[in-house]
Amino acid sequence: MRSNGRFAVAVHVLAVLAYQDGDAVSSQRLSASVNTNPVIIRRLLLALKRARLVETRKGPRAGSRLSRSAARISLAEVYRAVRCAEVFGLPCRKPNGECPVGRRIQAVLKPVLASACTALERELAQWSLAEVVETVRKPARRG
Amino acid sequence: MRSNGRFAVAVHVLAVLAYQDGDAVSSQRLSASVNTNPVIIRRLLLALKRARLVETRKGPRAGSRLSRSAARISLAEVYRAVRCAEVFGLPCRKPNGECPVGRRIQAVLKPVLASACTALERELAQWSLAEVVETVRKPARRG
DNA sequence: GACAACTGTAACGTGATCGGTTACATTTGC
DNA sequence: GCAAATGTAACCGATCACGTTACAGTTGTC
Repeated sequence: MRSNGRFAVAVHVLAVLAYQDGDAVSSQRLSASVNTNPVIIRRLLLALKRARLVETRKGPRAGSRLSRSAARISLAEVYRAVRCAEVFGLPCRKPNGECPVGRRIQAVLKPVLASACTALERELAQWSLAEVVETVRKPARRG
Repeated sequence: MRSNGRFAVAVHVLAVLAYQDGDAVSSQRLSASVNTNPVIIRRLLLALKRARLVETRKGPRAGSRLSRSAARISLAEVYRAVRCAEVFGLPCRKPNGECPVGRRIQAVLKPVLASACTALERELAQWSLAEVVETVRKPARRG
């Protein structure tokens, strides 16, 4: 599995927006904080817009802002907004139906993988964006 | 994030070994059940061997078998054996240290991501290989 | 001891994906 | 009208996983 920084960047971007509390931030400034290209940020913002986490205005002095309070945005929502696929997938080729294990393994595995994904999101749901920003502001909280 | 069937294939392979209960199975036969190439299976078996989940003998009539009872192998162990990287990674480029958020976001995020990974493994730890094989044998258990 | 079966491993191709970059049409505040 | 910003397409390059072929080494069987 390729290690993926997409989720971390998404939280980073949202944290900057929360930090500015209401002021619109351009993709240019966001990309400067993340240290990447504005287009990368805009592509990410598209996903966050689709999930109704941010709003974007065009034109000069415009940019993006949170569409609701940071306290009401959980990291699970962020994760769902930007993940491209589930953590676990089934292999593309179907197993051999002649084999008693191959014939049934995927059906057996499916609920197991689903429960693992659910556990992951349940954990992320414990954290709000506001808590992240608060910890950024003053180190060493919530041990 | 690229959806990855490696974990599912690993469980599949181990399930076949558990199904044979003691008989050594060649990578040829395993690959026939998974419907892939023997070399893919052998590479996977290397990871499972490193994790002390299987043992392998060379020569004719040889192959691999479980190194302990299927009841004592949890899916969390399988996951740890074959994952290449953590579910979440940090982006390769470091954020901008001039930005108050960029300067601290990664340190704040790190324990959050770690707790999510832990939750994932804790869920997988609930399942043993023996339960998987049992469900393969007789459908519709453990609703 | 020869043979055949099997593993371990290297080498290489390939297709998919992702981050990055440039470019440009479009929107909009001033 | 102008300048600033987004939305989006096109393309490149690196990386990675899977697949395939090939071959040396190991070992049970005759």
